[in-house]
Amino acid sequence: MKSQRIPSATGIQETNQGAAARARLPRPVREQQMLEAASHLFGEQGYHAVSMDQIADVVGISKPMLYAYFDSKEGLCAACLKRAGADAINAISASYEPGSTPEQSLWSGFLAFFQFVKGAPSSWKLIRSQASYDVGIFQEMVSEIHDDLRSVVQEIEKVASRETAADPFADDELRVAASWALFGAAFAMADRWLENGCESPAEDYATELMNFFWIGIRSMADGETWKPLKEA
Amino acid sequence: MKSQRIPSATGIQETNQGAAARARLPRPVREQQMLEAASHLFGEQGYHAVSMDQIADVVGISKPMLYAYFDSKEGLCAACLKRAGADAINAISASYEPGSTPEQSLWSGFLAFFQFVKGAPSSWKLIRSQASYDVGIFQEMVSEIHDDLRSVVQEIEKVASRETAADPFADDELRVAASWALFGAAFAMADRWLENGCESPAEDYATELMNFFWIGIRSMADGETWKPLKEA
Amino acid sequence: MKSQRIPSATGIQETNQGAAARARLPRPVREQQMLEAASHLFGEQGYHAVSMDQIADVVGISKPMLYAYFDSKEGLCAACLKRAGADAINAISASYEPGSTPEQSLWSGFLAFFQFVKGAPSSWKLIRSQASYDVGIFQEMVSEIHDDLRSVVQEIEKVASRETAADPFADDELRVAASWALFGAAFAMADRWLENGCESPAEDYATELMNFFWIGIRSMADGETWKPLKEA
Amino acid sequence: MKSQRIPSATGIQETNQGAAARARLPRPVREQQMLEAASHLFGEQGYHAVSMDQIADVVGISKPMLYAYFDSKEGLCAACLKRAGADAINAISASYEPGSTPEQSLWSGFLAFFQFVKGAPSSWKLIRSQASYDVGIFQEMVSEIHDDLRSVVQEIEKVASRETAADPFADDELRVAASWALFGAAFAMADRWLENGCESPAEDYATELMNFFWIGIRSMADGETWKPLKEA
DNA sequence: CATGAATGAGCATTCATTCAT
DNA sequence: GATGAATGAATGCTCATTCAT
Repeated sequence: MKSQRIPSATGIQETNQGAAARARLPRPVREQQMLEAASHLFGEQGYHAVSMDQIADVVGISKPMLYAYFDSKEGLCAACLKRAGADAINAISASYEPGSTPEQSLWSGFLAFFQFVKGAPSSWKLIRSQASYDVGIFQEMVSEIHDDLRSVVQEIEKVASRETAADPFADDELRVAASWALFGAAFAMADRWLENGCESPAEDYATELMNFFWIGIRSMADGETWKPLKEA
Repeated sequence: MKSQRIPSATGIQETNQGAAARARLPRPVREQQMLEAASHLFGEQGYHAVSMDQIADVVGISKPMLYAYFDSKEGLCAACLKRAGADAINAISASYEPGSTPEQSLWSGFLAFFQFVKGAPSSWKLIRSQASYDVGIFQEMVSEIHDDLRSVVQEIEKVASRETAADPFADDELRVAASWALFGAAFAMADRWLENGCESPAEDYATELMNFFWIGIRSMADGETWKPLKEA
Repeated sequence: MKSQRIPSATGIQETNQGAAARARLPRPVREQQMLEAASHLFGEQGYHAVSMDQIADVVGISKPMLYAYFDSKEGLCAACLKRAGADAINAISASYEPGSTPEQSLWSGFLAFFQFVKGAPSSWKLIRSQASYDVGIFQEMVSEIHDDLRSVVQEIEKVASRETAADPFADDELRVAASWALFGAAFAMADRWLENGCESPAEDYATELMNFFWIGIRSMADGETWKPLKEA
Repeated sequence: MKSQRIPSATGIQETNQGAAARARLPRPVREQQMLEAASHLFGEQGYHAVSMDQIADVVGISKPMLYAYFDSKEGLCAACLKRAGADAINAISASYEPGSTPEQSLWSGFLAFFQFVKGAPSSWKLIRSQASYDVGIFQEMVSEIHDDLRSVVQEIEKVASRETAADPFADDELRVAASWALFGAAFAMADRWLENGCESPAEDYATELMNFFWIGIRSMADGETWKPLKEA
């Protein structure tokens, strides 16, 4: 329970199993091993529940190595977040096909997002656990990941805003907030989906999101706007 | 920064400032003081960044009192969450007027929510920091607050589902997920709003949400449904 | 689990069950209640595992009362020991019949001892747990109980030494040690007996002790003495 | 009284006094140092009166080392007990000469026992303080040490039972109890001896025990048995 | 007489981090 | 390059003990 070797997605451990196994690995390989293990642990157990000892143990190296590669626990976690964020962005970006319509883009983006969540749940959990409204010791990391997330935001925002001919968003703050709404909705649904074991098809969830947002967006694009009700 | 006396919402400290010092306060009063201080700290700095010493210090009492009232740090935080959750639910519930239309209800609910966030930011931060996808040591507390939140969900879900004559939600899991989408969107916007200091009017944010959701919901109520695009 | 009322051997709780139950009891009665509860707890769980809160809880009074009657936890425990020791001594002393032979006295003493152990197991455990070779914080109490025990020792020692016409005990230290041997043997057997639930009859154990000691003592009384073997 | 460096039985501190300071000792050496110090403290002051701080202080290391080697205070004390028990057993076992008579064996066993007590008084005190009728938090440890002691028991039991041609011991429970009687007697005498500073020769005490037991045993071996007196 | 309220002081335990080899 | 050995600094929690009422 304390020293579970993870299956090593890199497949490197298997190649040099002979003598002196797991020694003198080239830097980038080691780094990936560490990130892999740390991401998994951080994602599944949360930052505070994971100790550097544990991570070193799982990677199969000594603690000072972790400090040699990343400067601190915080640094290591930040690197994990960065990687996870990049993975998420890549997964979603890759789904956009050059000439496709915004509707198609939004749909494929949602789909790619849900598939990413299902495919790399601990990465997603890691992102969620830190990127949410977290305060204190993490503010730097949060802002960092927010930067990452913001680029995801912009990806979709581009799609979304392209359609809003009659722009109901008064200013930039609100426009950004709007894309966060989209994200918040998608994230919250993904959280529930994960909680339920990702058994329902990703398509169902993505479809539901489209039902909420695309229909709304299209109507807005048609010039429809909701105005506050007057108090009776 | 380490020993800031909180302003004492009870107003009692002010009355017996003469005698003062080791005041012998009745149980419920002390309890509120503790919850007040702890909620604030937990909300602003996060569970792990706050120590029991710190909390006791802020309340102006000794640590053992905290343990006498709440059994553990976890217990104290759970109580804070419970209170914050109840406050949020009350704030929103209170906004619903008996005979009003769903549209009015949704609007006033959103408005009440944003006002609550602005009025009790640290309570909201507390809820967010724990009720988000948090893993490990907090799962019990999270489920507790989720129960509270779920009643908020249902409030709106009732509104939402009442309108969806042609129900696009395949099953219950999706229906629940749908309400989480609503929540996720609202929460994410609230987070951004807070980050920006809550300077824009709450109405703007609520309006934006209505633009997204109500228009979509109304269209759905009109029988419109989005169907997955066929792959070319 | 935290607040088990003990059955109150005194039967006093039952008498004033009406209003203001358990208040204004005469001092000696309260004292007995406290000793009863504390002895039980100390005996079953050990000094350090029992807290003053627990004791007060079981007695059904507030902690300051305990301090009013006994000055400290140590004082309370010392009083418990004293009482338990006195009980043991009384039980054994009462078994001696005036004109009986030493053999009869020894036999009835052993028997009475085992019966006491079975009848008041937690008293016995209390005595044992503190009167053994305990160090540190307890030295004063230990010496106190040793004084009590010593009088038990002397009771039997009188019997034992009366018979040893040809005295094999060089000096007083050894003579005292001899009686401790007798005690140690009886105590150790009692411990095992208790561990086994006191199911075998007390007579069997007492008989066994007589087999060991009385036969030896009688032989010694007949002048037989064991002398160290010469090294080959 | 709080930070007395122990004399270092390993003799290592003396050799590298130059380099000294934060010495980087190999694991087994440190382990022995820790056991040495802890045994001493636990033995002299009792488990509860000793803090991990104190132990670390005496060893001259930091607390976390204690936890790195032994998992907890309980673990450390258990290890001390184990060692002390093994020492005692070894000391006694070593005294038995292969072809010797039971009488010689018993005698040399007693002698070895008393010498062990005198030679390693704190080890003995440690054993006594925990292996006696101790309740509560220690039950596991006690049973562990009892296992160790039981092998000592069996050593002597063999001697004892070998001689009892006409077996006065009804069943196994009583036979085991008999050996505990022997132990109890020896232990009690050792306790008194220690209390008096171990000034009298060990031979005197061992002789006294032989006087009690061997004469009794031999008589029993001759078929003599004590039977309960009939009540007049 | 009796107690609820309150605390000072200590203790086991953990963990990120760093030398010396 | 890699590590075993080591630690400073907290942190959650408990408990005997005492006021003020």
